[in-house]
Amino acid sequence: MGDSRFAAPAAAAPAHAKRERRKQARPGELLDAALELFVEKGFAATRSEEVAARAGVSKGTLFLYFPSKEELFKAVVRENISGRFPEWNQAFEHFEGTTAEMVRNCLRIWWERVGTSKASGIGKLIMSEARNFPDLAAFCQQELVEPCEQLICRILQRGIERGEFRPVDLQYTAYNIMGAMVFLINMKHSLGACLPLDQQLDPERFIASQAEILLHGLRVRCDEPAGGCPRP
Amino acid sequence: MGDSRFAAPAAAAPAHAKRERRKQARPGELLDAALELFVEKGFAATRSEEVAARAGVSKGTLFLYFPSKEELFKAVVRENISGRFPEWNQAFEHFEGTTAEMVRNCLRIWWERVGTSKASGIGKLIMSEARNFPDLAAFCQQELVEPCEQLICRILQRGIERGEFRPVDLQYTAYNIMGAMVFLINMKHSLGACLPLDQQLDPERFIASQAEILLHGLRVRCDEPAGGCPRP
Amino acid sequence: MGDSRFAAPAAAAPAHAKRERRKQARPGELLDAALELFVEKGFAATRSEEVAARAGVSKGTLFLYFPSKEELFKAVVRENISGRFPEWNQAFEHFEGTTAEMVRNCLRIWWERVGTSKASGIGKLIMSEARNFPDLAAFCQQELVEPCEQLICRILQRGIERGEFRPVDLQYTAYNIMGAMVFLINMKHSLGACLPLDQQLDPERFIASQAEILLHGLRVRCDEPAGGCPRP
Amino acid sequence: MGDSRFAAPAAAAPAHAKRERRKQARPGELLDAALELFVEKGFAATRSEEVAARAGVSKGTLFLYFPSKEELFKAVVRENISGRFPEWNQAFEHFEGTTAEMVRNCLRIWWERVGTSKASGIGKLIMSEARNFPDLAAFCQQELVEPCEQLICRILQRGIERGEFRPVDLQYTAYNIMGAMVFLINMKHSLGACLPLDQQLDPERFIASQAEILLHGLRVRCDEPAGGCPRP
DNA sequence: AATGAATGAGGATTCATTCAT
DNA sequence: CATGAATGAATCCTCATTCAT
Repeated sequence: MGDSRFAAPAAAAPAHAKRERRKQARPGELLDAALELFVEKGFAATRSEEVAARAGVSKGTLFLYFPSKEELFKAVVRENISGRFPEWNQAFEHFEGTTAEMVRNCLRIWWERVGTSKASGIGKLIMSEARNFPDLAAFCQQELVEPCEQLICRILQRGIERGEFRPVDLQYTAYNIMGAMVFLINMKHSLGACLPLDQQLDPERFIASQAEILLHGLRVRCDEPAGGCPRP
Repeated sequence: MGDSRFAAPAAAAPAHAKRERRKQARPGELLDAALELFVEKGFAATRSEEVAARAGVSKGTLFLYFPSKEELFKAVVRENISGRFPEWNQAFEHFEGTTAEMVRNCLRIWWERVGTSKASGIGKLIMSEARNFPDLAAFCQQELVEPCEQLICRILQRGIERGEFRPVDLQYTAYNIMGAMVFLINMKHSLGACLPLDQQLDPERFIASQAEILLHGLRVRCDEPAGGCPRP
Repeated sequence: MGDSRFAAPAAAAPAHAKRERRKQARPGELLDAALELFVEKGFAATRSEEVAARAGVSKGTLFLYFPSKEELFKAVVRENISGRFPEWNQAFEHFEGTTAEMVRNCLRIWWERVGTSKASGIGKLIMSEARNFPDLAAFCQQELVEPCEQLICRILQRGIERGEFRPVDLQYTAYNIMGAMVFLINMKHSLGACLPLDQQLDPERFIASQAEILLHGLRVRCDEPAGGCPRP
Repeated sequence: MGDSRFAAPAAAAPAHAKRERRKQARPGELLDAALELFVEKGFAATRSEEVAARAGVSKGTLFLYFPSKEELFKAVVRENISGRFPEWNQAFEHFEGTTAEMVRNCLRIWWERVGTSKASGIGKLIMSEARNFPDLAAFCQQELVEPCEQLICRILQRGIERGEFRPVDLQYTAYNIMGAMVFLINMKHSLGACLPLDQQLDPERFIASQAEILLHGLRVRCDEPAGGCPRP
């Protein structure tokens, strides 16, 4: 993610090389700094100067790249949401194993790729600021929530079709997983961030346990192990 | 909720009765107004004057009751968290039915009593502001998260002890329920509040489906009716 | 002029009397301070805080009365232009003497009433800022330039009709008088303000001499006393 | 005007010829751009970058030629005032015709040479900024106003001496013409610039009519045509 | 007790000026 | 020489808080 943003021309001019490289990197550095601070303190409570300072530049420079604090915020959100779902969908298109495995994988990969990265904060950020930026809320709903919901629904559907899962309300079952994700994100960036380390929850264990809870809730027969036995 | 706060003397002086009643009610009205606005826009983006206006008083009056915006915020949080759990715990102390029924009841009652009230916003509010008010975060952890977690754990424990539920990781299973609550609250006060009505999720259906998924996963045997069969 | 602006209700409430009186006076005081400073330094080079300071209030107070520096500017212009012409027109409606006397009176009264007041600066101000505030320019053209032009034309017309003046190009003759006014205003507020006192021009003498040049040029016969002889 | 400023060596080195020519021309191009913009928007409201852009160079280059915006401003004024009067004075030294003709010529030539050029804006500029640059004001008074006044006075003197004009207050009569010039300049660069074309005054006609008004005011006998009859 | 006019510290934003390339 | 990225002082404006009425 973010690797391709503001992509510099492959071959930079030999002169101005250093400055040019800085210039190419600036927006990304500012977005990263802004993301961190907005997640930490919220949009209104973050001073533009802090963002600049954390990105290692001065106040004025920030406004060279983003015309206003508000536009910076929008850029932060857009940048950190930008379509990761197409590749994800594909990843699961050709999956061969059991659907239970898909569910477990899905959560594990999400945690590795998103949850442990700075981008995980975007979730908390949006929840906090959605009502102050309604157009961004709509954007997130379309680009983040709905694709996520659909991906999960497709996985659940596959499990049901293959007889691994009992038939359930797809949408609201997807919300079960999404609720777990939201909970984890919030524990990481809100309350949890204020807790002493030994009281914080263990993300790996959390991910694993939530998957198992769901899979148990989906099993066809109770004496089977969670994840069901695919039809012969 | 809120019924007992700043409890007025049972019998008001007959003279000045109305004014007296207003005066007694002021702090509560301000807290309500503040809660609404803080949930809507966040702490920093809410102007004290707006709070006063929504409570129907003037700017100056707000500061008669709360020494600063920050203290107002803390009062809002404390007010809306303050020990509802003792009574809740009791409510479940003497419960007679199946544990599955307890779980369903617990969620349903929570939704009715808290979820549909203004106080539901406190959850979103804390998630947004926790890191700006670490002492409040600790307070919430103690007064809100832990009691909630414990209450759920006790219910789950009961189910396991009575053979209704298979043995599970109590804490992380509790988190599954809490995740659902958090998700619901957030859909109500953040993203969901920006969605057209027909796209918003149905809270009753959400509550019911989350309970069923969990309970199905907890059942000891699938041929038993949902919620397991209490031991003879 | 300006005496009636933001007119306070004749009888102020007995309570809050002092503050109320201040409040009523504030906008006028701010407008006066702003006019002075804008004339002195120009719009862009005047800091809002200076305006506030000269009006004896703090920065914040200024914005209590005018939503922005730009609105303050517009108010200053409108305030100092607002229809003084109707009464002027009337003043000359019923004039009995020679038209030469009218011309002299007109200039003399203008100088006394406007030229020596702060409002005289408005002319310089508009010339300086017209292109930055095109809508104000249009307003001034309508409310200031055109009425002035028309008033002078009517006077000249009277002189011609009564045989006191030779027939002339009304409009461009009016401009000659207006040019004198503009010159005088500019000498007072621009270059002249930077000159040592003994080099500054004498307004009375200026007014008188401009009138005499014009009137001499307008006379029908030179052996008549200046100002021509009304037809028998 | 501008022809002799920063005069380049008559023969440029053959190599780098073009670049050299550019380099020599730079300051002049910057001064022209600056003049235009300062006249249009005023000193404070003009951004240095705009000046550079209009001159077709970059921000940095501007400061290569002028150490500060303020110095640029002073250079603009000096450049556009620089002694044209000596030659003008001479031009009229050996004039043969009637003095009325001199007056008419003087205005016509001024309009052609100055009024229609960019340099005409300098008048408006100085009026607007005099008080912010008192030393420039003094400079203009000496180099612009006084020479102008003196030139006109000498012309009037000649007319009087030759019996073409009646005796008048030389200085204040000179102001009559100067007022007309100021008025015309202001109509061109301030209010007039905001007016629809069909409402703008006609400079040729204005010049002609102002001359006639003055000459009528100077005539010795009213039954003579303006301009009087030179003594035999 | 209640008001709302006044304050001024604080934060977003602009822009003259510098300097590495 | 020329550039334009970077800077930070300066300025507009907001809003929590005070206090005279």
